[in-house]
Parts: sequence; structure tokens; C-alpha cells
Amino acid sequence: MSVILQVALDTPLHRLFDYRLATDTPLAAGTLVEVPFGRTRQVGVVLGETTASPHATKLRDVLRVLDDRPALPAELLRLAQFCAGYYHHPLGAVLLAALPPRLKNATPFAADTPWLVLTEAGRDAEAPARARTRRALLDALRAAPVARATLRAQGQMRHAAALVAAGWAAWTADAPAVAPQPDAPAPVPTAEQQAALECLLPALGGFGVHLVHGVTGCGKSELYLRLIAAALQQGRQALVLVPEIALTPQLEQHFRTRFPGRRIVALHSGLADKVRAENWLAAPAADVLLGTRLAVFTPLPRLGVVVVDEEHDVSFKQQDGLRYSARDVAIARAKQRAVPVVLGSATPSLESYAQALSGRYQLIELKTRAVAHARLPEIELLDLRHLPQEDGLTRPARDALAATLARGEQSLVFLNRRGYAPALYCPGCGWVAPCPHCSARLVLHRAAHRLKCHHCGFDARIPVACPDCGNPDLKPLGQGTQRLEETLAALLPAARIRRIDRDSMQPRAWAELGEAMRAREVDVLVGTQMLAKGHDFPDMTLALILDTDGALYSPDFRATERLFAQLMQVAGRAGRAEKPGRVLIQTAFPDHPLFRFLQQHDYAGYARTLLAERRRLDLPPFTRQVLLRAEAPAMDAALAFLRRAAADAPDAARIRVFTPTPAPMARVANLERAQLLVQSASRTALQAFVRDWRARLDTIRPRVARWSLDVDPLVF
DNA sequence: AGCACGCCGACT
DNA sequence: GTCGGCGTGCTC
Repeated sequence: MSVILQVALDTPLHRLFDYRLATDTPLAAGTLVEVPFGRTRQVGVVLGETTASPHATKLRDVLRVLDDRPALPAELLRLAQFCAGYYHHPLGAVLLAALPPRLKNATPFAADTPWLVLTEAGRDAEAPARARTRRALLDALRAAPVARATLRAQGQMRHAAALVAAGWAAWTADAPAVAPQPDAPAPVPTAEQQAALECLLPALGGFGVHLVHGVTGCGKSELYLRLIAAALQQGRQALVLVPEIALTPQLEQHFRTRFPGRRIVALHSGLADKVRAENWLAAPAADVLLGTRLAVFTPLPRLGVVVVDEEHDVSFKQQDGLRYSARDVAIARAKQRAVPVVLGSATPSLESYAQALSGRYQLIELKTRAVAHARLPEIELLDLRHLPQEDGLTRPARDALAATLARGEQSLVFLNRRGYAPALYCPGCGWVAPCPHCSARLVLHRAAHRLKCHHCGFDARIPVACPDCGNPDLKPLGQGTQRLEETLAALLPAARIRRIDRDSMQPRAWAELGEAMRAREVDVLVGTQMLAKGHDFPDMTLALILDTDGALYSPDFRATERLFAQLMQVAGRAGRAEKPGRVLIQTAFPDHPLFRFLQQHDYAGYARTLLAERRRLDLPPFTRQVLLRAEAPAMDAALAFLRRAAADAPDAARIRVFTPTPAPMARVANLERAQLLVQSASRTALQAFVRDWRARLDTIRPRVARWSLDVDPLVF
């Protein structure tokens, strides 16, 4: 007998494809199959069966049912369905984006054995006293099975192999249920944490979004751990999302010491394809799944609670392909599964904060630092209108750096401009090196002997002379992190200086940096916004912030918002120990209201002010950002089309289209780029408008080269 | 997205 | 005469 299968494929086409399959037993929805598609082969997901197809004459046969890997559970199909609708992305593309790369590959995947477990013989085995690592591993196994990936990460594969060879341990596909091992004792909660727990614990068992707004060092993690412990106690699973790979190993370690008897699995893009597939397959049996944004699409049959740490972090947004926000998908998933989701941040995103103020999310505020004696740092403004600068540094800034070094403490210098200098200019005629592909200026990278465009990636050699007047004496203009590093080296010859920016950091160098900081091998950290997130350095007592002024009065109000969050995070880095921290900010606009809130460490006040400002400007609450890229004639046609569609929208929808910056068009890589905000007072009207408009965009001529929809709505 | 088909300009 | 540019259309 043969059936017709409806298969979702990874194409930009918003429809399913029908295939014939000779079979007697029905295939479950979610089963993976390999099918011929055009002249290629593709892995697809079976979503249904029919007996008749409108494409009966074109039907081709399924090549293979991929029964070496489990079918996607219904739970995940539902989540993908939501994402496809919400992000206007083809269902097949969503489903295949959710799958780890190795499982998208049709070549047979040997279901592996990710868990190392203790054998009967190993239970009472005694490892030689001298083999300390082996003994420790044996003890760890007595408590709980350990994942292969963990052993690999800890460089313990050799010892694991030795235990297996001795017959004391074995690799298995599923970690067997372990003898219940008590969770490690939790520290005594502060009164604030206790109050927060009294709100959160009863929320287990039902959907709700809880926004934990807590200052740096307030003990948010302890709150997560207690909530997760409670969920685990009920036999449920926890999903924990963090913004960066760099944060997963240390967090994993933290969880492992707190929950020695639990199965903890990590998932992020830094894992090798095979490990990632193994962990994805191991997730249904795990207790805690810890990972970056991609972990939000992992099967978790007993999901009990979701935690999104640093919820404001932009790393949760995927910027290409399926442009999703893992934070928002996490909320959708929690809603589908009727479990609570906890969003935590010292500087919540405005959209989350607005939801909390309106009462749709529960707001939990932690205002005191849990770390003993920790005080919030003093924030001082250095007025650039009155203080002269030398190489971008004022006298008080220099003195503070020298004094901090003399005390043997660490400093951080924040300058959000990588490269040597943001421009190269000719003192003879005023020429400034422009990017030939876009409207930006080229940035001087002196060490690499290049001029680079930070917008479109254009890259050229440094010219030997001015192309306009022939002057060979071209000068760097302004300060970049590389030049600042040079200046600081001259100013503080004894200091050990480390630069942290996209040019200096290999993707996974954070752990090493943390080590170096703790070992006091670094005196001064210089860097860009990369410094604004992540790690705590206990002996950092000075943060110096340079050149914020561009973002202060940027026409894009979101730039100012981002700046505040960054400054808040950087300020939080200073003075976590008993030593008081100092934050110095060089600015020509000390009267800007942002600084008043910053000095009072009042993020909530700042957020409220911004939200009030938006209301005053009568911005409709629901916003979607649309990015278009096209050649000029196509862009004109697309914009006209969009405006007409907005004008034609029914009155109830009140669709508004506007460009957020005075100069919305920037030339990037020879394409016009337009950034548009589409707004409406009604979320559903906006959703319908965008879907309709998107579908018709494909039909306008000349064609739009590329377009994309930003991931999440701004709401206030 | 890929990939082929097809219709016009500049080359050995 | 053909090589190849990218506009248009198709994939069960």
C-alpha cells in the first residue's frame, strides 16, 4: 500500500510538498525523511498524510525514512508552528533550523552513547591512591552519570577510557535513574531573595512571565537555582538560556556542584556537530538543559521551568535566517507548556520592562547586593567642556588610572570604537578616507596596515599619500581601542594592559581572560562593548568610560537606550569587593538626563522616563522593524508599495510606517538600505498587515534584492 | 535558496 | 558564430 506524505522542506517557499511512500504502517508526524527535490536531495519533516494530492502527476517517491533518529516530538512541531507564524518564516525552514546540523544530514547517524555510568563492579571498586583524577571521577560517577561532552570539556576522556577498560564504568545511550543524591546545601537567602521566592515558587505549575530586575551582585542566580531545585524535586526539567557560549561552562560547573545527582546537559554552537547532536538527543532524559539561544528548540518532555538570564542581551536575537529572539520563543514555549518563565537582568529590555509595568509580567525587584559589604560605585562626570584632553584622556582620568595601579588594583577603560582611529585624514586638504561601498568612513587598523569599513566589511591598504592633494603625511583622527592601548602603555609603563574587542578576542578566549584577571596578570582592561557583559572581576575598582557622546544625541533613540544599559553594566563591574569602586565618565554633555539616573543607579527610573517619552510622542505600542535592501529603483517601488499598503489598511489597524532616522537610506555594498518601523495599536492587525504585505512584496517589480523583518516587537 | 532556461551584448 | 550576463520561473 502506498500513502502520500506532506513534507516540510528547508526552502523559502511557504508551503508543504507531497511525496509517495510505499508503506503499511503510518508514519508519526515529525518523522524525518530524505526526499528528492528538484535536482537535489533534502531532509524534510513529515507533517501529515493524505490519500489525494493536487499535484498527483508530479509526485515523487520518498528516498528513505530516517529511522536512525527520533521523530520530532509534537511539542516541538507546535513551537515551530508558532515561530513560522510569528516570524513570517517558512515552517520547513523553522523546523530544520531547530534541528542540530548533524541530524539534518541524511548520512546514517549512529545513536551514540553520551553517558558514562558506573558498572556493578565499579560500585565498590577502589582506584589506586596515586590515580587521583581517576578516583575523583569514580566518586563523581557514584553520584551521577557524567556526559561525554563534559568529560571531553574537562579533558578527562583518558581517565574515562581507563575506567571503562577496568570494567568499572560503561558508556550508555540513556543515563539510568540514579539513586537520589541530595542537592548541595543552598546559602541562606537574603530577606529580598526570600520574598522573591515566595512569589516564584507558587508559580511553578502554570504559565507566567516573571521579570527579575536585580542590581549586579544581588544574587539572581541563587534565585534561579532555588526555583530550579523545586522544579527538579517535582521530577520536571529546567531550561536555562544564557546569551553567550563563554558563560555556559562556568554556569554548568555551578549547576554541577549545586546539583551533584542531576543530569546536566549543555548545548551551544561551540560544540562539535557530533557532540551537539548527542546532547540534543540526550536532552529528553536530562534534568537541566543549559545553553545559548539555539537550546530553546530542544525536546524537553518534562519541562517545568524556563530561565532566561541577561534577558536584555542582544545575543538572544538571531540576525539571519530565521530572525528569532530566543527570549520571546522561550516565553511562547513556556505558554504552550503551561510552565513559568523567569527573565532576569540588571538592565531589562524596555519591552520587557513595559510588560512588567503594565502588569502582564510579574515584576520582582532585588535592590540590595547579596555580596557582603558590596557597595554600588560612585559615578563621577568629567566635563570635557572644561577639561583639556591629551590623546583622549583628561587629567583626572589619567590620575585615577595611575592611583589605581599604584594601589595594585585593576581598571577597566571602555571605548566603544575598535581599530586604531575612527578615521584617516589629510591635514593638507581635509580629505577623509571614505568607504567606496557605503556612506561610512574607513577605520584605520594600524597593526594590520589596513583601512576597514565596519559597516560593509570593505578592506583596503593604507594609502601612502592623500589621493586628492598628494600629501604623504596622512594622520589618524580620533581614538580607537588600539590607539588607546598605546596611549595607556606610554602613560602607565609598568601596567600590564589587555585589549578586549572583536579584533583581539578569539571567540572562546573569555575563560582564559577570566583566569588571567583572577590571577592578577592584568592591570588594565581596554575594550569595546564586549566588556559590558559577562564576567565579574573582584579586584576591579575603576571603570573609565570614554566617548559616549555620539550615542547620547543619536537620532536613533534605541542607541541611547543601549548606551545606558552598557554603562550600567560597565559600572556594575567596578567595586564588587569590599573596596569601593569608582566610575569616571568623560562627556561634553554632563547635563544629559541619562547621567542623573545613572549616578543614582536608577535603571527603573530611566526606563520609566523613556517609556513616558514614547507615549508623549504618541508612538503606537506595537512595532515591527523591517529592513529592506535593494537597488535604487527597486527600493523606490518597495517603499511606495509599503506606504500604499499602510494607507489602504482598515481604519481599525491604523498602520503607521516611518523611518526611524533622518537619513534612513544608507548605501551598503552598492545596495540601498532602508530601515522602517511599521506600527499599529493592535498587535493582531500589525501581524496581519505584515503577513499580507510580505506575501505581495514578492510580486513587485523590479525585485527587492533582500528584505528581512526584525525579530521582536517593541511594546510599551 | 539553488538551479535552469532564455534572450541579448562582446569576443576568439 | 559562441560565451556569459542576470531577469524569470520552478521545485511535490
